Amino acid sequence: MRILLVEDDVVLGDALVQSLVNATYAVDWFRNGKEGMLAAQMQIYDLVLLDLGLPFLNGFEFIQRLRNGKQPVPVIVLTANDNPEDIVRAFDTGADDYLIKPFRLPELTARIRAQIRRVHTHFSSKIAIGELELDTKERMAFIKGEKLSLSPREFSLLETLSIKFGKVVTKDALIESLCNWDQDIGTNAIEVYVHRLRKKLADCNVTIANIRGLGYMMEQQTHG
Amino acid sequence: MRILLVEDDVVLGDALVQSLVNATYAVDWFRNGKEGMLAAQMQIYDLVLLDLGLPFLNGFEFIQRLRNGKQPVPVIVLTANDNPEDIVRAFDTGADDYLIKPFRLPELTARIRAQIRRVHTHFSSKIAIGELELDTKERMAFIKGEKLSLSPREFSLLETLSIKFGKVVTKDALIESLCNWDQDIGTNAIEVYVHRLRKKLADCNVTIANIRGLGYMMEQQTHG
DNA sequence: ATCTGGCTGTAAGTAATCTGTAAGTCAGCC
DNA sequence: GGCTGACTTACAGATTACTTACAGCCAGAT
Repeated sequence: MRILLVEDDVVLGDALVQSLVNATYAVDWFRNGKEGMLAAQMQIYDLVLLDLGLPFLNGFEFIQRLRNGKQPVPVIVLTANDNPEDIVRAFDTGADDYLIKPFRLPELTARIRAQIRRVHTHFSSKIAIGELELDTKERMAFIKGEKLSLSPREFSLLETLSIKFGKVVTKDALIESLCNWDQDIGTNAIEVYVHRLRKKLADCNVTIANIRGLGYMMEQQTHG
Repeated sequence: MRILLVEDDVVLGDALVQSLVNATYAVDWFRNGKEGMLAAQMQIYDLVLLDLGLPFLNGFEFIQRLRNGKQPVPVIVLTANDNPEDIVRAFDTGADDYLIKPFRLPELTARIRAQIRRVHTHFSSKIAIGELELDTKERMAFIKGEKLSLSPREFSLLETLSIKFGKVVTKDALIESLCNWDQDIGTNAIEVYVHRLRKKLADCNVTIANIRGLGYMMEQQTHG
């Protein structure tokens, strides 16, 4: 875990670095906003600890620039000023948390842990096969980044084939993955859907191959 | 945005519900941990406001169970107790923020905004999508800088869709983010509001796409 | 109290899309 | 050729979304 500390007070900064290193964080300490911003742009940090009253580039501007650069890194603001308006402003600018000096170290580390934990708890569910991309959570498909318009059934079928990429899936298996237990559709329905999918996958290096008598298999076309 | 409030103090609870509803949040209030946990397990809240000293199931246990259930919903802890150890313990159990009673309402709402924003976008209280701008704090919308006249419900819907820009939001999710527990509106109401919003967004490069069978998604029109 | 106007949700009709079947055609294989 | 399984097209019923009209409600004004 790497932390960017931007704090002009030498005494506090020194103490913080020592404590954080002690808590097994990697810390980069800068004494003004300009240098800190440069660092933030060069290096990916897991967290930013930011003093609001900085020389050259104040805390609010710092957060704003960071967010303008679409950096979602969590920011904890440190301030001697307990003016509620400052705090509200810091939050609205994009800060994630704040601490009023003087603060206790365990509280700081607890808040750092809370912030870092939060960032690391979200994950996506995307499948990429050649030029084809699936987002199974959003239930959307893309070819070379362009959105593909699919009906629910079409997506489900594509999803099943993608998950078993390179393996044969029988029609019966496809029927089961599409339908509820009580429903009963003919194998012809699958053939129809495969046909519809193939049309839509025409501009893409992914194809649905038929294995006669067995089922279907998704393949990636090696160019040539 | 839907908030779960777990607070046994009737006076404070009542005041909070009123203030939060006033700030256009949908609020469900429970007076003890058990009922609150039951509600939380339905998994539909954007935020939990939690009193630490609760009957039947105290605040720490509450958070722990919530996290054991893998619920990443942000939790703001309310406590009369400013014992730092309690605060640290709350953070370590999985709380995201805390407020010591008595607190100022603007600070609470600022922190709520910060938490909700963080989970959904990580960015500031102003959202810009193409020619559309939202100020979630002032609850105003602009197209190319010109103010858009929206009803509260319309704004809430637009906000939810904007925060989840590029992602599909189901009708049920939209209903839940708009309505209180006891209320119950049909999915058709959502369709009607989407229709109204689309009309008002006509002169703007932002559209609300329907994903049949799933829900709605906000998109930005790339001209051409 | 009464009126007014905006907001909210329902109802009902219309439009669009999806879905599975049927029926015909095609391709491979004996 | 004749058989089988796969491909293709067209279609009708079902599902889902869109649109419009309207009635109840509330807040503010008269």
